Amino acid sequence: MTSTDDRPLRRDAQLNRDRIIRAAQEVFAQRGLAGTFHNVADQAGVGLGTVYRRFATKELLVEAVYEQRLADFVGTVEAALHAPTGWDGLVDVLSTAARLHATDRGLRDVVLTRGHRPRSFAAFTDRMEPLLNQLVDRARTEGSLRADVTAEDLPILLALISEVAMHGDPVRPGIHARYLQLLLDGLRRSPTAGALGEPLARRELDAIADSWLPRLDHT
Amino acid sequence: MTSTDDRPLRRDAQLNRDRIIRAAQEVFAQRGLAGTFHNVADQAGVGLGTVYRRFATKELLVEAVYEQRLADFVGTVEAALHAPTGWDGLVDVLSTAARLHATDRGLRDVVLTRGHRPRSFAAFTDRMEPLLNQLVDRARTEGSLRADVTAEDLPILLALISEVAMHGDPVRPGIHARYLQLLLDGLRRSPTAGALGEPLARRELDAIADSWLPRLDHT
DNA sequence: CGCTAAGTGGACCACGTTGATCCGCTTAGT
DNA sequence: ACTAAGCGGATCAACGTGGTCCACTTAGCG
Repeated sequence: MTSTDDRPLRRDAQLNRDRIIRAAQEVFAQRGLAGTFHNVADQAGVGLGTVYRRFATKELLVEAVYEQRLADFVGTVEAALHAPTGWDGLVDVLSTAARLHATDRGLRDVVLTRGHRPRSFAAFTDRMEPLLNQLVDRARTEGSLRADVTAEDLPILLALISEVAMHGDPVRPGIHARYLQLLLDGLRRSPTAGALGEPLARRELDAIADSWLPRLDHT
Repeated sequence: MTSTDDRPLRRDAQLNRDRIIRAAQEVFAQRGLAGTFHNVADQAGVGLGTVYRRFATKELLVEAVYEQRLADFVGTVEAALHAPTGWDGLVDVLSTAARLHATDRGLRDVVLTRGHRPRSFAAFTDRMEPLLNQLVDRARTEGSLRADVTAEDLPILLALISEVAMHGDPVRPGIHARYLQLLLDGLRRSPTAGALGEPLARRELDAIADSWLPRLDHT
């Protein structure tokens, strides 16, 4: 029903639109998706009304900001599937994700959110899921990854690391890598490792992520 | 300067005071120290004014609620120093803390806070610090704990686990133990472990904890 | 009892934040 | 030079928060 009027924007309007997106990138990077339209308008040096006119809902703005970045990340994961060993691939993905989350808090919110979100992001999750499963399977089969870890653990681990990154990296840049390494060493197969118990089901993971991250829909 | 009037409370006042403390326990357990006086008053079934009269500041209320619990926890850590092995002691402390944090979010806030807080809690930290150092030293010396981990890592690890507990345990009770186990396996000395880099300094840890947890002082 | 200091409740105030709209003015571009 | 498109930001409503105040109630002493 939303008649998408595709007439090209006036030159000045297009200019402002770009400024808004760039501003939103910075705002979301610092404050996460909790950043407000006010923040964005200020950062862009543009009126609040202008932001609302260009992006009627936050979803639309978030989508515009992160569409490309998400696609890039899928590329990273795909590339990791062709790493020399499965373990290398897993480390690649976790490190890259950690580094990205450390510098862009909004990206973390977008990547880890499971509930309602823009159409285009659902596609991202759909593409991601089989890739992560392959990644985990490969590393497990080759014997480097402990057998009782599943793909459902990855989002939780990422959430943890990005938590460290969020609070720790401003104090000591890169400190999140310390705790990522600790986790990686815990993920490696080892004779001394303790039992982990029943892994999380998809449904449970979704519920947890849902309570962990800020909701994009509200009103 | 605060003339502490020690006249005993009237019977009904004392009763309400107890009700308030019990209510605050529940409120803080669920919502962390971010719980408000309004919340507490409602939960206690008592007027807002009554809460304010009995506890002029949040600090006083928090202190009344957690003084005993903190002392108990110090006891746990002391006991852990006499565990069969240093590793067992470390596991005891981390598991116990994780379990407590999982059921009381306010306790987590209190334990992990480093900045301004009630006098009596500063004493807690002071007693705690040497104990944790001993605990880590012992486990490291006996060769079970990897050499590049320090006592400053423990609060960060606890913060991580309690993060999982906060969001995960309501969905799957006890799920935090899964990720604690993963971390523990990462903490064990192992030939395949990767380098951790420079450990956190006390000052850095304090700064991180400060940004991580809700401030108790504000206004 | 009866009296009064102590205690009580919750309406109320001040304030900050957030989402969202509206409309008088400006300007791009034909 | 004219008009549709665009602009800004004051403004509104809703909400949550910390905190005070004061008319009413009651414990418990003499």
